[in-house]
Amino acid sequence: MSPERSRRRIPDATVARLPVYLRILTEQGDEGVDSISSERLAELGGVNAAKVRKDLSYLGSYGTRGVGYEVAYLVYQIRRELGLTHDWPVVIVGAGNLGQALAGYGGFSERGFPVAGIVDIDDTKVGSVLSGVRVRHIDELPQIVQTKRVSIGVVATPGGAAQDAADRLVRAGVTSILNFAPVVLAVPRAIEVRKVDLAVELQILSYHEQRRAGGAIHAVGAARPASA
Amino acid sequence: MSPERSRRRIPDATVARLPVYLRILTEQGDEGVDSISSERLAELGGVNAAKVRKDLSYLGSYGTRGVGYEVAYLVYQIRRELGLTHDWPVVIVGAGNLGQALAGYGGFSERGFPVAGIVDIDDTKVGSVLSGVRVRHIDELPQIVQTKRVSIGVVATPGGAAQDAADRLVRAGVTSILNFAPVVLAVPRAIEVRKVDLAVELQILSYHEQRRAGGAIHAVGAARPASA
DNA sequence: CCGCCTTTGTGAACGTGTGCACGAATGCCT
DNA sequence: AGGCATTCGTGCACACGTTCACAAAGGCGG
Repeated sequence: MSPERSRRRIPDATVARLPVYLRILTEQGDEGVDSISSERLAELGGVNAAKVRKDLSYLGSYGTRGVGYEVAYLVYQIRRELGLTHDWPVVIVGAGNLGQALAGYGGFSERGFPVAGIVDIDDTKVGSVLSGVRVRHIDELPQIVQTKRVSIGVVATPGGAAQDAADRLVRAGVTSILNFAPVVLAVPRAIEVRKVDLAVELQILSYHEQRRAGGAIHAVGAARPASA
Repeated sequence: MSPERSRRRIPDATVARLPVYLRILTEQGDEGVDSISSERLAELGGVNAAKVRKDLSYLGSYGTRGVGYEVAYLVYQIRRELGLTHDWPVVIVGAGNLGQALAGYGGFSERGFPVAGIVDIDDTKVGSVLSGVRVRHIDELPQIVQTKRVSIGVVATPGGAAQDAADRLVRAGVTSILNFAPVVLAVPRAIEVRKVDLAVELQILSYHEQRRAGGAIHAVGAARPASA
């Protein structure tokens, strides 16, 4: 009844955690769990219980003191807040190694992000079929985006082609981009971009490994052999 | 000459950006650029110039006032700090869609993370060859980790098998894990884990799309038909 | 050799995120 | 019905990250 229904802004950090809660809650629901405490949810999610409660409080107050949260209702609320009440078709640009894997990864459509199409600029790749989706030419991008009402694009090209891919996606009308290419994309302010860079992740791990080794140049694993 | 050479702790946020700077600097170096200002580096990296300077200051003061940073030297310093002075072989667990794509993704070895091995629990997958790497049985994991001195493991299994994969990696002696499975891994405190979850990324984009649409349940793209 | 211009390095203010601690609400048991 | 145990919701303090703004440091031209 409050004037703002889902208008309150949710902190980025919370938005990033909601999908994790959602997955856990869905699993728990499937296992027959009806109600769950913030403590238990925190344990399963690897976070602090107070954080869970604060995160969930942004959705409104859907918990019952002394009891916990009703799993099914919480699932419903999180899905609603994340906009998962309907599917979001995605289009993949780049039918190389990664693009193929993404198209074949069942988890996408399963979680509400069906692959509406996959395109490539290379004519020799066009026409082949990957897990039921035919590769089309990149020039058909606008048509795919229009007819399938796609608003999320996935850039799965080599770095050199990524900016062009992004430009084409934006021109075609896509408003969110998931970028797997190791490139910082330049896009209009209104476009939401998220980046997944495997090399960066590995290099962060490398930093910690190097640090663990005591910062010495060589001497791998010298300090402590093992710790059970 | 200070007592701590590379012992000072670098903030997580900075560590996460250093790989980006490193890539840009390497590219610039290849293009013949000798010197670069924080301003330019910030522009290419899509960040604030002051942030760049503060980030680089954690490495020590390697800039020249009035001029900028010497690209080659900065590359060297960042590589040293990230532990990229030598290769870090990785082992991939799971030879499914994703594992195959990762093994075939040249960017790994190219950036100093050669694939030392790929293993799977499924006998029917064992023995097949993916981009020059033969799939071996997961029971051989300890041997691979030992002989190839692997300290980074990649979990590319379905969610249900991920915890077992992580347990095996840890037992085999791996100390860092890159997890692609949609599961929160339970590992000893000393193990460094980073997670890449495609579904989470898409759901975050979904949140912003939903919000963009005005929070309305239906009425997709009703508010503003298009812009430019 | 001196002054000017550029760019770094960093102190300080601000904003965001985290975690504790506790009041408030609720169900259950007697 | 009343008290008690439990768990939520949140104010507050602290840590972390970002950005501004400016003094310090260096190169360069005259």
